[in-house]
Amino acid sequence: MSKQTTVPEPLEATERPTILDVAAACGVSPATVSNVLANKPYVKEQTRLLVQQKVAELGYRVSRAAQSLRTGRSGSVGLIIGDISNPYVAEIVRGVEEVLWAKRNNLILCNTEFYADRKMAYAGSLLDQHVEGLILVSQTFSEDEARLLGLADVPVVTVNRPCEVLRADQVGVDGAGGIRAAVQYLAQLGHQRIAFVKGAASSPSANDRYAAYRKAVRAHGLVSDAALVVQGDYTMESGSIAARELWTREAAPTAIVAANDLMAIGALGALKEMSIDVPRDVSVIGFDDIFLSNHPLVRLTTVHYSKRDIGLNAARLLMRRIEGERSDGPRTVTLDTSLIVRGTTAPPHALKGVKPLRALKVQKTHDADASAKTQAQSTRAASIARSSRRTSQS
Amino acid sequence: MSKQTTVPEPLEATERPTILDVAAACGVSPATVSNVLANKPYVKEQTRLLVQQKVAELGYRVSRAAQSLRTGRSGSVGLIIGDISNPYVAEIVRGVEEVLWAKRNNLILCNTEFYADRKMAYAGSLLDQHVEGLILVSQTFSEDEARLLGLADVPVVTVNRPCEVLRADQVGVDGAGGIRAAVQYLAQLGHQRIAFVKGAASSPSANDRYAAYRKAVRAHGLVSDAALVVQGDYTMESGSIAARELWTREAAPTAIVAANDLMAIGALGALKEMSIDVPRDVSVIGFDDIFLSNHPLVRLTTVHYSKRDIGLNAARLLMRRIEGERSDGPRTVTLDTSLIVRGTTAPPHALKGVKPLRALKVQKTHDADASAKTQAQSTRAASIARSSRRTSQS
DNA sequence: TTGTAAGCGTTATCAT
DNA sequence: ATGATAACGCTTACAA
Repeated sequence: MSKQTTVPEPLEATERPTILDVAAACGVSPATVSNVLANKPYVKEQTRLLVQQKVAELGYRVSRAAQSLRTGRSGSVGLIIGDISNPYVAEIVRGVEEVLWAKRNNLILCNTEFYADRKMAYAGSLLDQHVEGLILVSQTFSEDEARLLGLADVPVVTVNRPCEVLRADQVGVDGAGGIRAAVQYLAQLGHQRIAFVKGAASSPSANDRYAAYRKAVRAHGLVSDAALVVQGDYTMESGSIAARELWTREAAPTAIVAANDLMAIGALGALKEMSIDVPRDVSVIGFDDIFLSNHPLVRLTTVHYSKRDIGLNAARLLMRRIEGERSDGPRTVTLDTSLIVRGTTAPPHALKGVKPLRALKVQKTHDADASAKTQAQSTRAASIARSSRRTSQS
Repeated sequence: MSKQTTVPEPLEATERPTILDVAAACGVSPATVSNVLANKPYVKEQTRLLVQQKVAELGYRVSRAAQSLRTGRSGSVGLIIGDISNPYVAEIVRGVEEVLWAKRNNLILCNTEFYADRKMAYAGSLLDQHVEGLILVSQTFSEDEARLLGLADVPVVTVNRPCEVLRADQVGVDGAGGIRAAVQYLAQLGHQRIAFVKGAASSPSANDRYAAYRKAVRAHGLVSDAALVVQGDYTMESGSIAARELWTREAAPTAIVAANDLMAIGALGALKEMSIDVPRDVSVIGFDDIFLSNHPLVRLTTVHYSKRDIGLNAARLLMRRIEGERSDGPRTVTLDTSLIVRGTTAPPHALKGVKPLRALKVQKTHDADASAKTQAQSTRAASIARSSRRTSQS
């Protein structure tokens, strides 16, 4: 607990040496220094050593600006996202960062708050910087936007949303499959009245999931009733409102499927406040398996997939394009999902006797197929990932 | 649901025009184009218009690399963090991004996973890029590291951790005050045996908070017992283990203060699994007020402060340095905390009759003092923030 | 108000 | 195996 009393001397701020300074110090040409730095094989060992020593001695650092200007490559990738503080997104960012780091590329983070003008401004700035590629999370470019930016020659990968204009590669999650599994599981438990809380109206993924719900309800011969469907917007708040709304209507559901965990958890909160017991009175299933859902206090049954893998795949797809891969069309990676059964699901009240089927895993995870494996480039990141996915090519 | 059948034409990929192309197209010199782009006041209106039109027409974009090389300024800031997927950190990042966006600076995100070598590699790369400044979250540079990098002339701001070597500005939260308030509140409720779950051993903030706990226990004449203290590491898991550990010991506590919410919530989970009722059998208080803590299923009493404000302040401090502000010493911004009483605290079992004091807010938020207000630069960001803080100057 | 020209620090080409 | 030189695209004195 003793306090440091001597103020440490601030480090000296000195002029930054250039490659010419290093060359001069070594008595060689700048080209040679450059060759050493670039690990060119034909440099004499002795020269290499000398240069390396002087580099360290002088504290020389390349100027990326000059390097970039000369080579036309920036070594940076832009990541445009709507809301970085969404924990779901943070995981994706982490995955992206992981593979960029492996390739020593920089990640320029652009948080748009979902404003189109901010998205455009950022995209423009990224283009100014000659970013090697762009990853868009839950966002796209319209044709006009793409034209305005003139971003025809920069590879783009989108997450959770297509971008036909740019023929961008795309990674997403099999939302329909996940919802299907959720409904199927509830049907097997004996539920007939299964409600659905829709995601944000503007989101394609929300539509996919809703369509899958409808289809599954029909397939299993369950109650199909407009009063069982309520519009949410992917926020916890909206899930809470949705649950209250449902108990306002004629006949309450015996189960709720929400288009994401946040809404499911919001619903859980509202149900608790209404003293409706989960899973005794009603079962709840979410989608995403966010961190929170696994907590002992929550234990939400949900559709799981790896957020990190989404980031990993998006970045890998992008790196492949950056590294010059050509293909006839955009690639699409769709991550599989699996249903994780936790504590918020049980047979409906009336059927108390039926056994709960706890062990069931509807859509099981399987390994990447051979083609995906062959195509994967980033070995470091690949060895860390345990991504399960299907790769298709249009 | 009809599928789009016509594949849209991919946009044409064209050579990127330079400022010379624009100049030629306009019949003016490149200098003039540059002047227009830089909004120099003395350009003839007609010329300005012409140039702007041609710029749009050709889809010209400046080359940041060239610009950077020429001016020596990159317009980017590096953010070095340990774990982006930590929701607590994501909020900070959002705050930082907010003010950088306002100043049209880029944010280069570096996720170190808390590896020193990764931190160093990233810092080096950032320096290569001539970043205008660095923000370190929960990390520092040792003297050796700073020397090795030669980062004497780049402004650095640290979050949650000092960096004496570089005389870096610093922003943090008043951990001691928060813990003091928590213990005081519990004492007022009548608790005598208050346990403490420590944060990561290597973290200075963990030490601060523990010291504050000890001091407060003494000040209020509460039970001071080594058996009431258990080491955690800021993870939820460790909080869960800590709770179990506590109920392994001779006499259980009637309250637990954890050095962060994650551990408090982990403890909540373990307590639930042990069928120990909160707050009837034991009260729990956390620190951070993360998103999760406010959920109806959790309702954790906790020490609150604005994560976003931390980011906002860090970025503002940095921008001030970048804009050339000199001062005798490093600045420190310490955010105040407030105790948020929710559902996990109550008088100890024995004292059931005592009224719960729900309304008490121990450390109330007060407005920024005059000096802080005057010093604040970023008006846009400032208007958004409702940060309460103290600014000191050493 | 506009044009000329130098130079920022690299790397790539071509000689040697 | 190394060196000389040009060029990358821009900004900024300074000249006109």
